[in-house]
Amino acid sequence: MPRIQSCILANLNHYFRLGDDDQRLLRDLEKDPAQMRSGQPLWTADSPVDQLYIIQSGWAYSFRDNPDGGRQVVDILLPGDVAGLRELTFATHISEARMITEGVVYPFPHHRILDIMENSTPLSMALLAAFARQEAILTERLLLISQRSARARIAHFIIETHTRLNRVQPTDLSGFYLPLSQKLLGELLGLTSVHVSRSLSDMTRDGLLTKARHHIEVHDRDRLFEEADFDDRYLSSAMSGLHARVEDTA
Amino acid sequence: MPRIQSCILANLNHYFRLGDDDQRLLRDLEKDPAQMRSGQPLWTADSPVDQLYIIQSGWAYSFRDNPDGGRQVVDILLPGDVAGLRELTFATHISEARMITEGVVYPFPHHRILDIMENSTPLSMALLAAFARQEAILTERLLLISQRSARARIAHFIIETHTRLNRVQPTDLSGFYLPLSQKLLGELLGLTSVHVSRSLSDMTRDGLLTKARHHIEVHDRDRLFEEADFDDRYLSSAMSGLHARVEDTA
DNA sequence: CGGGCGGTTGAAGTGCATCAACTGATGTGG
DNA sequence: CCACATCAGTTGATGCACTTCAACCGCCCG
Repeated sequence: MPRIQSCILANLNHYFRLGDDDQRLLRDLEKDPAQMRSGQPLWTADSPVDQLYIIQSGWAYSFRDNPDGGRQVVDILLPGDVAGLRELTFATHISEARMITEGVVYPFPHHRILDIMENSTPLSMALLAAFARQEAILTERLLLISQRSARARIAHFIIETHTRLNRVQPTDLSGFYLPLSQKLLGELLGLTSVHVSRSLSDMTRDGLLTKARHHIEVHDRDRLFEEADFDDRYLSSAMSGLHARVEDTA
Repeated sequence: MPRIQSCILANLNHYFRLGDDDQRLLRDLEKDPAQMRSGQPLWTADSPVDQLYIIQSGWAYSFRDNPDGGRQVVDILLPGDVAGLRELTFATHISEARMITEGVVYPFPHHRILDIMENSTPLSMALLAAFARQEAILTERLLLISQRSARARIAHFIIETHTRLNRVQPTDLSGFYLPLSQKLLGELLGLTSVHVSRSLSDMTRDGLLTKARHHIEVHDRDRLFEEADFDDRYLSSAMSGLHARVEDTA
């Protein structure tokens, strides 16, 4: 059993057996903590891509600007997430990332990834898994935005976010911290803030939930799941046979 | 310079210096060709995840079913693409994948990925790059579906697909093979086939293009790019400093 | 030659956007 | 600690891009 619970692995419900070298590699990633203020950028568009960021605490988001003034929020980053993976292979960023709340992040340069891939198969697999997880979340949202109603998108997002939070720290669905403005929610879910407001009002009137500034309360868990048509398989990372193999060879 | 041009690397505009071991690993992936018929599934929903597939020739797509009867096409897979990456870490597939045309694919079991990650850093980086590329395409489509008009989505898709094809085999934008039904296009772009038909008619009337059953002709390249607001950076994979490092250590 | 799929076209409906005015919170400097 | 500016959210009126339903055509293929 691993003694260290790395941030990279914290949000994968799955642990690899780590040798001393693996653990040293992990510690190297986390030796440069940066205290971030709310709203502070992690990176900006067109800046060179040279670092990744482990979110230690706080919420962040990444987004893309649209020539006609709109923005598309691409991911909501929670503690334990790795930020910057998507653009790992780009020369310059095409998105921007900012903190939503204050928090602590561990930036580390790309070449550490090479260290990992050269020296630790288990950590490399964890990296792949983090990648896959992030893409799964994105795919789910694509389906959501493309095909489901505003209410369903909102319901789904609430459950997804609660599930992700709950994996890192126990979180009660019936009432938890959700520091997103309706504008941000809209930019994430492909809606205007006006329509987010209307939808939330409707859902409140129907007794599903109440949303205050930075707090949400879910009153009817079952109906929320039903409206969201939520299936949590996309958040799992079973690694099928790969995990067994990694442990065998460790 | 590498002597072998692997399918994995074919669609990355970027080559790593490969040792003999790397090349052997690559050949191992391609030793099991499967001739596929049009419409034949690569995998189906709920089946166990145990293989990846290199598309050697032909077109394929993956999609997810929606409880209310709709489908969301998640990716269009072209020669040189690796299919199955997204669900690498799942126990069972939540999507389905099928051939669009007939073609040849190289299926290979997951444990070969471990072989790669244990034995070849350059190939591991290529795998990461393939992952990143796929996610970039997905992100771009999310932005598209979420914020742009039907015409813009169609225009963008045509240019994107041409760009991807052109990277594998020279393809003339002014007329090329595009074996997608309007229904499939709609399921990919979040539109009904009816609206795809209307939009294509409009664009034809405006002298932008003509689309026949399995063939497309672009008549006004500049205006198509303009309508699509196309920026090809998301299809690049520069690998910034990583590439240099990989070559240094190879 | 018949059946089915891919595509076209029309009429009517709708979920969300847009524009706009307003309220209440938040935060800031005097 | 209040005055004021700003931002987050609410609500209403109106518009429109896309959907839905439906009929129809033409092509391909058995």
